[in-house]
Amino acid sequence: MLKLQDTLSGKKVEFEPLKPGFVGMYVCGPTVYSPAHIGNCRTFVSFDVIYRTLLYLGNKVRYVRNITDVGHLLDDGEDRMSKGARLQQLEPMEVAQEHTVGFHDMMRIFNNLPPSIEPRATGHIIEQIEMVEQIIEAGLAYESNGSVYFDVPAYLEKGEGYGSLSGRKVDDLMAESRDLKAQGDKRHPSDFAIWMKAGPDHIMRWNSPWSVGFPGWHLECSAMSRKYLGEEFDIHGGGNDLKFPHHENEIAQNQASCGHGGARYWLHTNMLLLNGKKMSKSDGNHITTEQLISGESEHVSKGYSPMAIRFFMLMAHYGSPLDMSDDALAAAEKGYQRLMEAVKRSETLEGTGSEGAPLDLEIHKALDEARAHMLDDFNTPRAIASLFEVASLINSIADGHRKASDLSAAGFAEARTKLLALVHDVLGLQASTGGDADDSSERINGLMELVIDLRAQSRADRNWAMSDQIRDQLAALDIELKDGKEGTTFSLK
RNA sequence: CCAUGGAUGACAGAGCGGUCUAAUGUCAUUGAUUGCAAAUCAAUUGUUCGUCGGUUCGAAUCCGACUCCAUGGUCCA
Repeated sequence: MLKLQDTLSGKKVEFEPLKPGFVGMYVCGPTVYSPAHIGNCRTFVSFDVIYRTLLYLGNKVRYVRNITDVGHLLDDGEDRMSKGARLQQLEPMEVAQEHTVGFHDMMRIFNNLPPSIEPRATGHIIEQIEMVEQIIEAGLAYESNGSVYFDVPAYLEKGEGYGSLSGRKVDDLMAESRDLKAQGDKRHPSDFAIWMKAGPDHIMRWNSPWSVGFPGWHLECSAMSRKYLGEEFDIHGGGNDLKFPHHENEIAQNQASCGHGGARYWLHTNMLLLNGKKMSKSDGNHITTEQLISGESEHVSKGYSPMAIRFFMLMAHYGSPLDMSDDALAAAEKGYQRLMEAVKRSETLEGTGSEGAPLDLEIHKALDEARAHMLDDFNTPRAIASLFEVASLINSIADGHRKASDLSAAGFAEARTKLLALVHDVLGLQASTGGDADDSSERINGLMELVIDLRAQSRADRNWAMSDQIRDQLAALDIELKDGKEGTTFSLK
C-alpha cells in the first residue's frame, strides 16, 4: 500500500489509481529560456524517484512532463522566451532548442528516466484555444480587447473552490473586488489571462478567434494533461513555488472547461537552499549545476559527481527544504561511496550457510524496511538508513568480521536482488563511472591485476618503499587500493 | 502586511504524543585489522529537539505568543 502526502487535501493518504495497475502522472517541466539550474534538478530527481517507485510497484505509468516554450511571463510582462531571444539575437525556437537540449543532458547525467511524453506548449496551441472556447462557453471567461480572462468571481459564484490548493480564502478575494481597482482589461484583479493579445513587438504569436496572440502560461498544463491523461487522472506534481497561481489556476481551468479538476492527488517538492539561504544570482548566493560538478565555484571546495549530488538530494525528504553546502555534499559523497561499494561487493558475495541461517532474517528485515519506507510517501532518507544497515552487514561478511556461513545461499541471493532493485531501479543510483569506462574496463582490470601482483611481491619482500610508491602514485591517478584479508582490490574514483 | 510550510546534535537530515537519554550519513576519539596507511568492522563522545508559556500521567512530537527562514501573494518603490 502506497501512501503519499497529497497537498490538495493536506493529508497523507492512501494512493488508489483510477485504474488499478495504471498511473497517469503529470509534472510541470522547465521553462526553457535559460540553463536548467540545480534547484530544478532537485525537483526532477524527486519526481524521478516517485516515477521509479510507481514502476517498481508494477504499475504501468504514463509520465508526462512538459516543456514550456511560450507564455511564461516575467514580472515586467515580457515573455521569458522572447526576452531570451531578444537578448541573444536569436529566434525564440533557437533559444528553446538550446536549453531543451541542455536540460535533457542534465536529466541524463543525473540518471533521471525520460518521461513517457514530453509535450511542448507551442505544439498544443490548438488544444489551448479549444479550452479557452470551452471556458467562455461555460460563462467563466470573457473577452476584453482581444485578450481572454478567466472570470474568478463568476467561478466562485458557481461554488467552485478556488484557492483550496494554496489556502487562499474566497473572502479575501471578494474583499479585494470591492476596491474596484481592476487594472487594464481585467474586470477583477484576481482574474488571469488565458489568451493574450500580442503587442506589436511580441514575436511569438498565433491566430485565434479573439486576436493574434498567445496562450496564458497556466493554460498549457491544463490542455496537455487533459490531452494525454484525460479529464481526470492520478497525480500532478511540481515545485511548491508553482502552487499559486499556476496550479490553482490549472485546477480552475480544468474544472471550468469540463467539470473535472484534473488530478486527484497533488504532490509538491520543496526548495533547494544554498548555505541556508535561497539561491539568487543577484547576491552571489548561487551555483550552477556545471560549477557544482566541476568545482569551479567559491561555494564548493571541489567538484561532486552527479550521482553523489543525486544521493545528497535523496538524503532528505522531497517535501522538506534541503540546505546545500560544501560540508553537506562532502558528507553525502562519502556515504554514497560506502553504500555503492557495499552494493558492488554484494554482487560477488555468496552465502555459504543453509536455509534459515541467522543473518538471513536480519538482512531481509532491513531490506523490507527500506521498501516500506519508500511506500510511505517516498521516504528516501529512511530507506537509505535501512540500506546502510544492509551495507554494514555486507561489509562485515566480506571482510570476515562475520561469517558467510551465517547467511544462506538462497537467502542472500534473494537479498541481493532486492538490494539491487532498490538501489538501481528505485533510487536510480549507479556506480559513478567516468562514463566511458566500460569499453576499457577489461584492460584496466588486467593492468591493475598486474600492478597489484607486483606490489604484493614487494610487500612480501618487505620492500615498503616500493609498495608505498605504487599505492601513492595510483592514488594520485584517483585509483584507490584497498588491502583486505583476501588480497587487494582497487576502485576508480 | 496576508497565506502556507519550516526551525532537531559539529554539518546534513529522519522522527511528528509514550518503544526518543532522537534513525541514518559525515565529522571526532578508541579498539580490531594492517608493515604503515586507506578501506572495513566495532565501541564511544558530541544535543535534549529556535525562545517563552500552556495542555497532558507523559511532548522533539499538540496549543498559543514571539524570533528567524522559505515559498507565493500584496503594498510601497
